[in-house]
Amino acid sequence: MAVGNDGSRRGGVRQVAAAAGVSMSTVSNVLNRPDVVAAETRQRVEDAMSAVGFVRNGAARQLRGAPSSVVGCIVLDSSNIFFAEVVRGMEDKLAQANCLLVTCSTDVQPQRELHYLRMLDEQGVRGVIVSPVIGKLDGLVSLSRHGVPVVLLDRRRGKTELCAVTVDNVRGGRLAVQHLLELGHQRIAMVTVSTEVESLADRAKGARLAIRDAGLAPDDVLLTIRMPGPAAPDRYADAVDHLLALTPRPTAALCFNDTAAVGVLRELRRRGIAVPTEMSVMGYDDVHFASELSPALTTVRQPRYQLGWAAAELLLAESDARHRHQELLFQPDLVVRASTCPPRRPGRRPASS
Amino acid sequence: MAVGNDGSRRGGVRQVAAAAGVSMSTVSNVLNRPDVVAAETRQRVEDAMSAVGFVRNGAARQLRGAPSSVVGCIVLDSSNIFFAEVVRGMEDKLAQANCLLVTCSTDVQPQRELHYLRMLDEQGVRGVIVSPVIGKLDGLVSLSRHGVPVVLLDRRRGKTELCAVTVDNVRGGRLAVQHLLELGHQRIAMVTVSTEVESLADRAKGARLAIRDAGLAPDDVLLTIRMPGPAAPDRYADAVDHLLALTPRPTAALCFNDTAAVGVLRELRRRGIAVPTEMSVMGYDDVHFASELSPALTTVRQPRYQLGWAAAELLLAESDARHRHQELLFQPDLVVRASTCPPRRPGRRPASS
DNA sequence: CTGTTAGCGCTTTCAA
DNA sequence: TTGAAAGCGCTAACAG
Repeated sequence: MAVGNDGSRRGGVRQVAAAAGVSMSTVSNVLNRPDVVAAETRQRVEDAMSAVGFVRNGAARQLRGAPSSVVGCIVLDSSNIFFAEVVRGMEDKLAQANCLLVTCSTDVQPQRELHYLRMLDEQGVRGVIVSPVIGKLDGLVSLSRHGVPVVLLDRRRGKTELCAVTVDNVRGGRLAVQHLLELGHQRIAMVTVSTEVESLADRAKGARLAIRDAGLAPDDVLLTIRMPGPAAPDRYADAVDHLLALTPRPTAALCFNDTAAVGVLRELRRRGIAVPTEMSVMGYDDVHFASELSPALTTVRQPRYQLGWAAAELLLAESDARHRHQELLFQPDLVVRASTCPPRRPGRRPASS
Repeated sequence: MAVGNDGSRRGGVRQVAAAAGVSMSTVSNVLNRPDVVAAETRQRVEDAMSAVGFVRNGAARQLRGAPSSVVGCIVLDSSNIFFAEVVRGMEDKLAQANCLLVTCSTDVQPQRELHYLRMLDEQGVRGVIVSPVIGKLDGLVSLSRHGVPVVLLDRRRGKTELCAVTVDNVRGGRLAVQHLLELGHQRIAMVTVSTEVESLADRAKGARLAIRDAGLAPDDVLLTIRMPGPAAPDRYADAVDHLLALTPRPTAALCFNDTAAVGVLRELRRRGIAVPTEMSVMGYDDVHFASELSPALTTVRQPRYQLGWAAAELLLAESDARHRHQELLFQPDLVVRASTCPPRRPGRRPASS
């Protein structure tokens, strides 16, 4: 009894109409404009619906022009705890509007982004929330023009007319590197997955700004270690090998997210490198477990659930009559814990005089 | 150019047919049975498709009887790292079959399960993968009878004809408690979110079996602390308060997942309770960061990505001609690390003689 | 190999 | 208020 009747095939409006002794359109009215139907008739129809085991056919409704009730989201990796929580925020906001969320992960591959975008378009989704890998926004702008609302996630709208929900990544990168500079680090490795994805590029930009502000030369201080995407198995081992092979060896590693920081912590531990005394490590996101790591992770906090919620909110708003596209900007915060400390040997090089 | 043409409205098969100078059905054939169309014609049609900016209309296809290309999954909490990875496994497997995944979280509320099930049914999804909160499987069985394939996740099929992918939770609970008993613990608190959800109930069952095997009385050894669902804010604080108030105080806390274990570790630390010396803590899942926690977490490993992948695989298989429903069982493993040790005061009570 | 036609289940005019 | 009829975009069944 939990989900309609059992056993018998489920019927459509036609069967319901027959069972209730009314016409199809009355049934439709009960569904879409209940107030227009006599209470008694309505009751009879509703009874018939559960008797017949009626389930609305979304495809048919959509074909007739009803707005779809599924929304798509495309992120870099839904299994990353950061995105997982962002997505959860979306899901909950969408649930309020009786919408479902399709989750797609690109693993930072442009081709996968394209593929999912196409599939979502074919599904006729109500809209898409995208954290793009692809640099050019043309495809998304075009999609939007064709009537599929697009909300950018962690990507500024630039000159486009799209909605966007972002966190100030330039500021985040700056905060992180300021902290490391203040501790005395002069060789800092940024461990990232892409130098093209805007949010990540912005953090690098902020990092350089911080270095410049300190009167140093960004290229002398900042190194970039680029890892392969989430799918690669030994990505952290390779990244740490790379990190340790740099000369002079960096004294701090700034990871592009906390999950990566965990990977780096693990590989450093395996190699017997003490954190933070031999190597400071920073994360990014401040996920729940960051404070319980060994050592507790210094990181940059950014909102997650709230970010997804806001993105979904904007997306839903686009259905409304006249709606101005807008950009929302959240602010990150530096969270200092135990995984960073002054470098062992101060100065640019080991003092040799 | 990335996603079809720009600016102009997108056309359907009709427009494509016109543009290519062929009939609608030829276009349809190019789409569905390419081999039946002359190569030259096909090319012309394909050109027309991109010229017109053709995007297949999924709703119409579905209405005509094509199998849907979206699958639903309902889990307890998609933002929990365990489920996030399970879901990612599903997503990747489904992508191979050109399917999309809708993710739904119940937060352990039966009513939300019902709601999502209904919505997915209305969407006409290809099938659903469900980690149910609801005890009775009737609703799912009925859904399955009505032609919507159902795969149970982390739930045994019992006497039903459903497919299921599970991990041996009785074994998992047993392994965990055996370990604690061997260390000498005689008061063990299980921190859980539900005593009804089968996977969690099974672990409790395994725990009791382990105690019985050791010649002890389960009710003397095992306490249950039930937390509210994922949405509640101070759940861990409250749970730990509860834990510490028990008399005699348990010497070990067995948490129902690693995320919960992190919460418990944090709250214990806040209260100045040393882990493991004053309180042993175990998790469940062995997520990536478990080994980097402070202290490194003793836990029970279970597959995640693989679990989701397998579930999606079974679901897709149901589309095939004659397919036997089957149950897949994975095995968990005990992973001993640093968050457990012998209790400070051996014996049932503080020795007082 | 290509063109014509009917209809999936629903909503929505319109007339009663 | 309710009932009859048309058609959303696509596909499958035929006839050419």
